[in-house]
Amino acid sequence: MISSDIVVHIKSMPIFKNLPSHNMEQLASIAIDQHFRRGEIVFSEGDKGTGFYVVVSGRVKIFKLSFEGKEQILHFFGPGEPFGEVAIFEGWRFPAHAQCVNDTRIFFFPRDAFVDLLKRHPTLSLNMLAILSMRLRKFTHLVEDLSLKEVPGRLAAYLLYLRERNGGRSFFELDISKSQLASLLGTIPETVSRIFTKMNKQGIIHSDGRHIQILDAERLRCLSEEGERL
Amino acid sequence: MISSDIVVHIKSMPIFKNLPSHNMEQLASIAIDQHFRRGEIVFSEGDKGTGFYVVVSGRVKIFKLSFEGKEQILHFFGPGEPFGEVAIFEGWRFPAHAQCVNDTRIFFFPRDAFVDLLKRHPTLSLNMLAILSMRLRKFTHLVEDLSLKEVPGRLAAYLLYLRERNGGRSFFELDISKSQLASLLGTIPETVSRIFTKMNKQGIIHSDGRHIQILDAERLRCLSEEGERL
DNA sequence: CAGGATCCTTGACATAGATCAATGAGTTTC
DNA sequence: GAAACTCATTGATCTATGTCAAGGATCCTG
Repeated sequence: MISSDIVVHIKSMPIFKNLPSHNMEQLASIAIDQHFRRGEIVFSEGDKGTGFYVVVSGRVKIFKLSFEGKEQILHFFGPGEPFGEVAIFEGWRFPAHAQCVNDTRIFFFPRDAFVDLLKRHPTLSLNMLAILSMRLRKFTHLVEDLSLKEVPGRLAAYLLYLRERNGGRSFFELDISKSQLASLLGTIPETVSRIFTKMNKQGIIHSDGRHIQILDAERLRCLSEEGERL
Repeated sequence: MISSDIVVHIKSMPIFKNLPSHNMEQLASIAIDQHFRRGEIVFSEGDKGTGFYVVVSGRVKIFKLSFEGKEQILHFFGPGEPFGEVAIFEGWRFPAHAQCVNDTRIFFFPRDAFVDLLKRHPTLSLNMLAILSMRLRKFTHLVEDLSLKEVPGRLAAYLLYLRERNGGRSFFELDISKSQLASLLGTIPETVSRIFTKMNKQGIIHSDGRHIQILDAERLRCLSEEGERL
């Protein structure tokens, strides 16, 4: 069967969890397998969305650009994560840009076939609702960070988040470049750099390139949650 | 019938559009009718959400607070608009505070009964998906504003939005106080005040209290979209 | 391994916008 | 109708962070 590889991937995607097996095969039959090189654009803000995407392997970033070209990253999506769904339920156009950070494999699901499936499978709808809700929650945090925290606080929050994602270990690697980190935190590389330097000097962390060690997690928490100064 | 008034309201809510009539009655039977005074809290960040809400009349604001008490407004919701749904699909806790701006009437829908209905009615799920998508799109704009625009640009965008909402008429009223406007734009009243003064002096708008007249819409567009300076 | 390219760091400087403070206008309350 | 608020405006500072510039480190690629 031509799509057996595709079915295997689809079965492992959280968004399709608890769907009957024959629907997975149905999905596989409508999925379009796409390959992108590092740096390639999947879609641009304002493009018409005729379906949505799920990352199979690699990494995609969703971002906005200002007039002067400053970038604000909204999400990074990795294997198993869907993106571009907003355009299929409302408004038709993508509200931001999507670009591959690495060489990336993506499945594209055309709108109509997918909506049909949604209509027949409440489970799928509930999965989708949960995903959108999670995303709204993430945005709430992003807005909070941008509006109510200073940059050191945002960075502190991100470091604590990375620690959590690494099973609570205080020694881990940055998963993105520092300039991408700046775009994610709503600032510029110079500022990130200066804050790293300060945190190192104050013994809050020990960092070397992308290797980070958290020495004083409590201090990071205060920076992030209590607006303490560096 | 005790709930006939409730049914009437429910039938007019966009979120329940296209639902069979008997389901509207079912909804009416689970809806809890709540009344709040101006300033009362509907829920606080971190509270467990056991259902979601729809505004019947009045106005509710959803907001975050910083450690020092600075407020960032995420949404205003008026008649017919649902809020607090995120907590029923994912995570269980409300990610922000909800407070009534006026005396407000709200219907509360308990989670379980509502999820049952979702499972049986794809239409309802699709309505909900559209609503969450719309909200994600709004957040994308908010993040863009906060991170990529300066305050005058954000205010310009808001004024143009108000004009649109008033059928394109260039003369309208601010729907919120200027200090609430500041919280919505991620700034403080002083800054909003200064920008209004400048816009008046430059003949871009003519404003008196809450009355606004747009004199140079093109200039506002440049401020908002092209990063032009005041 | 040479040559680019990109990324990172650090310094000197500029500035948008926050903070602090004072006053005035408008509105609710008793 | 006076008092007590809340809201709006304006001025004088202060500061976090952006901008510009330069040098160094690191990483690909041929």
